[in-house]
Amino acid sequence: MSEPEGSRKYGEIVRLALERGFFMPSCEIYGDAPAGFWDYGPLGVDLKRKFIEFWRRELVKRDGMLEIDGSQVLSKKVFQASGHLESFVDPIAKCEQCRAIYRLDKLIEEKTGIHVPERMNLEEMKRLIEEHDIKCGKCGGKLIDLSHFNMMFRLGVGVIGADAYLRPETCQNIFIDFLRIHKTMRRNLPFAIAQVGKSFRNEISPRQGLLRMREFYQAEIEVFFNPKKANEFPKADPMMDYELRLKPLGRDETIEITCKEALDSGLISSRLIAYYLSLIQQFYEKAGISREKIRLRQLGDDEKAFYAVEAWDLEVETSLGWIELVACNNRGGHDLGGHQRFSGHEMEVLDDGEKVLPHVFELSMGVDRSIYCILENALDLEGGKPVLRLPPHFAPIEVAVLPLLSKEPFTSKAREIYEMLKLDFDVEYDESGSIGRRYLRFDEVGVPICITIDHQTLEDDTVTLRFRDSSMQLRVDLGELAETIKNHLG
RNA sequence: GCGGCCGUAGUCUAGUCUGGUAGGACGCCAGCCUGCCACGCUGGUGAUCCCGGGUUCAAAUCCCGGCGGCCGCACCA
Repeated sequence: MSEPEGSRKYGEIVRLALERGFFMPSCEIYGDAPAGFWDYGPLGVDLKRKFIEFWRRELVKRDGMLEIDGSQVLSKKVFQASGHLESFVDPIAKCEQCRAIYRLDKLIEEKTGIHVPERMNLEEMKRLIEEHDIKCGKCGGKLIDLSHFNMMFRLGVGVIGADAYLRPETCQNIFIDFLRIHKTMRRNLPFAIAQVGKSFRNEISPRQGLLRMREFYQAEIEVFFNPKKANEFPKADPMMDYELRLKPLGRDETIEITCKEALDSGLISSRLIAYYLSLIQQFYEKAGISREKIRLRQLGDDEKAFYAVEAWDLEVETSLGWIELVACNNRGGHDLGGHQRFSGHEMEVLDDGEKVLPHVFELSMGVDRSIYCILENALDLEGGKPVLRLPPHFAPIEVAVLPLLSKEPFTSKAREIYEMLKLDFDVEYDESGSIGRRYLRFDEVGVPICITIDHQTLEDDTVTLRFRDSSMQLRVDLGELAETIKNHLG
């Protein structure tokens, strides 16, 4: 970390998370807790739930998608068909002497200049190593234990321990359920299926809290379309003047370019893809991330997932650099084609009287990463005390009800008001310490509004609303309280 | 997995070199005082000193192994 300011923000988020109940390491009290597993605490659960609700509203509902909730354990054949058994692997080898682990494909490529596809078989790689006399780069030791490290968690199901795997991405459920959903939900191409849930990857080296975990939430959207008609997409019309922030392959800067220009110049291959890229960029703008911190970066062949034919990553700039939040992949016919071959079920569907194998464009969102970015984006360390300037629709606690004095009759009156509000808002009651201390404590976890019950309340049934972002106060009649809060929360 | 640094209450940390089983600050809890933006008073709670093994009469401290964290390499949502 070159800038101290950077690590400070990350550290502050982690401190806040641990101290105030956003998230914490799983199995924390045991020494053998493996890395990469995190528990959400009470405030974190609320934030995550609100983020997912936002995703549902702004993407699933806005676009009229169908949502499913699939099993996390999937059979071996699913991953034979998807290619994950064979391709979701890193070819690795170990140095006999210093035990350094190498990515074989990268190592051979570096030493010989020969392009080595990740999927080249091990025999072939072994031959290349012998032919070119490749040794450990650090100590010159012999390379041993050539193997494929598969990043999926394998399970044994039932007494016979049948092979199955925890899904490494949520979308496979969508592909294997596609046929039934298409038959029963009466949708014509193009249409989208969405799913939010857990995925699992046995990362070699999980790190940086919520940013790279072994068990994590994805919110995925798979758009099924007729590849010949990716440009016949009227929904995209209103988006044509919307400015995307793109970082095309081979360019160092991010450009602002309208969908129309991006299509005309061939930067984006179809109106359908332009539409969904716009939708996802708008999503993060609405989530409170400023435009300059958002970009869609085009991936080259060396970076793309094995199933992708065209790929853009939506990234958000944080103190830790640009973080990939959404993989926007054109998966082509890879998935339905694979499942058609392996399952024997025909995946082609009728579109205007013609049978087509739908292609897939996906928006594969990392939920936990998004939550980190939203937290960091909201964190303001300018003043003496940290303030979490969360958009109100993400605030885990919307309203705090505080008696000015922690004694009667202020406390009774405050509890009464708390009871009045608690079913309609996320409310917390607190009477401990001085009023100023409580304001700051609630600022720290992003509560947009505090309600204070003071001397005047007892006389005329009015309360003070105190706002997190301005520290301004507003006196409101109890009869109008709920309405006023609602307006301010937006 | 590798390399560098690191691991002591909820948080930050003193003590580690020079072994004698932990001290502070903030927080939290209770009471008092004040009464609209933390840092008034009193009392209190709170630490498997990351885990395991070894050396020793004695280990937070020394040695070995492991786990975890940060940064870098690599990988990814």
